[in-house]
Amino acid sequence: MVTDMPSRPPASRPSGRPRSAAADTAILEATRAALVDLGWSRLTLGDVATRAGVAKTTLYRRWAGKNELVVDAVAVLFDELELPDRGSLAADVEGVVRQFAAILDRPETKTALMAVVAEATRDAPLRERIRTSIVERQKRLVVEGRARAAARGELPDEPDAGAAGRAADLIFDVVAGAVVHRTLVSGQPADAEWARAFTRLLLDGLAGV
Amino acid sequence: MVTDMPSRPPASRPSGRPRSAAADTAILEATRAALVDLGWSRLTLGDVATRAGVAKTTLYRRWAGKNELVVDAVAVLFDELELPDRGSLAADVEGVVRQFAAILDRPETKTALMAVVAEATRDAPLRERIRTSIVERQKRLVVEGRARAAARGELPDEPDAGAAGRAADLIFDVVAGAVVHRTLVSGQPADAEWARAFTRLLLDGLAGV
DNA sequence: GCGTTTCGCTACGGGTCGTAGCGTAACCGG
DNA sequence: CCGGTTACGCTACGACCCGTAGCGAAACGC
Repeated sequence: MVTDMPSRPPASRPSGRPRSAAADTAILEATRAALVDLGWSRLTLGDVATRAGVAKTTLYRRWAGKNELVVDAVAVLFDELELPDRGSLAADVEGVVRQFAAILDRPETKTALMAVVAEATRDAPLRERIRTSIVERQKRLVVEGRARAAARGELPDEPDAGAAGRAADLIFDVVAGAVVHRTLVSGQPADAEWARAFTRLLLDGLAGV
Repeated sequence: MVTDMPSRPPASRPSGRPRSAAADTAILEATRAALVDLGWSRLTLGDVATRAGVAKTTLYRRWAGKNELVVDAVAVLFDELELPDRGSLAADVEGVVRQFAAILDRPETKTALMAVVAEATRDAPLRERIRTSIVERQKRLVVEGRARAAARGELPDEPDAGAAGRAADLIFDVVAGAVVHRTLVSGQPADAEWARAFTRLLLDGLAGV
C-alpha cells in the first residue's frame, strides 16, 4: 500500500474522487492468481491489470513496481498466522513449523517470497517493507511461544532484555530458515514427520538424538 | 556448462573449431561482475556479452538463458568449501557456519542465490542443476562433519542408513537455512558471535540454553 | 585444400516497460 | 446546481531487452 498520507489526522478528506477500495483487493487477488499461473518471472503488470479489470495506469498510480505489488499481495497470506496454546513447548514449536510450512506450500508464496528477498538485497525500502509486513508477523509467533514456555517453567528466565532479543532472533532464523530451506532449496515437503524430527532436534540438540 | 556430449568416450574429437575455453571463463567472470554492479534483475545477457568481449550469440550457444548462466557463474564460488578437522563437533559446526556465511557475504551470491531458487520453483531442470552444482557441495560438509563426530564418539552410531540420511538432510536444512535466513531475510551478518550462539543452540538444544 | 564447427557481427520481430495526454467519472464545498 | 479536485479508463509512444536468423571469417582434423 502506498502510504502518502498527509500528516493531518483530523477529517483527512483529500477532496476529490476517492480511490476504489474494490480495485485494491481485485488487483491483489489478480496478482496472486497470476503468480500461480505464471510464476514470478513471467508475471507482467499489464497482465495483472487485465485480470483485475483495471487500467495499467491505475496500477502504477498505487504501486511503484512489481516488487512492491507482490509483497503486498503475498503479505495478506501471513495474516492467518496464529499460535494456539498446545500445552507444551514441543507442541508449540511443531505448531509454528506447521503454520510456516502451510503458507510456503502455496504456489504463490513459493515463487514470490525468494524472488522479492533477492530483489531486497539491493533495495533498502523494499527490505523494510518485507520486514514489517511479513517477517515481523512470523517472528511474533516465536516470541509468543517462548514467553509461554518461560511461564510454564520449560525455559529459564532471561533477565537481560538484550540477550533475550538476540536469542529470539536466533531461534526465529533457525525455525523459519529451516522450513524455507527444506521447502524451496531441498525441494521436499515440510510434512508432519519432518516437523516432529525438527522439533526434537531443536529442543534436545544434536547430542540428544 | 552445457553437457551435450556425444555418448562416445573414445577420442571424442568433434572435428571443427573447438569452443574457446577462455571465453567460458571470461563470460562467467563477467557475469559475476555484472551481478555485483547491477544485481539480478537489471542484469542483461547483452551486457554480460559486452563485458566479456564476446558476441551475444556466442553466449546463447552455450547457455539456455539467464538462470543457467548465473547458476554456473556462482557455483564456482562453492568450490572453495572445505572442512578442516578442528578437533571437536562444536568447532566443526562453527567452521561450516563460517564457510557458508563467508560465501553468502559476497554481493554476487546475495542477489543471485535466492533469485535462481525462486526461478527453480517452476523449472525442474534448473532445480536439478542447482542441486548438483551448489547444494550437494554444501551438504558434503555436513555429512563429513557428522562422520567425524561419530568417529570421535561425540554422536551415537546410526546403523540404519535411511535414518542417517534423513538426519543429515535435516541438519543440513537447519544449518544452511539458518545462515541464509539470517543473512538475506533478517539482513544481519552471520558473524563470529552469531556462529557461536547458533552452534551452542544446535548442539544443546533450546533447553540447554 | 576440404569439411566442419565456432566466432563476431548485423539486423530483425516481438514483447514489456513506464509515462504522457486526454476525456470522463466520482466526490466535496459553496 | 456548479466549479474544483482527484481518480479512472483508454490510447499511444519511445526505450529497452529478448532470442534468433543469416552472413563471412576463423580455427581445428583429415
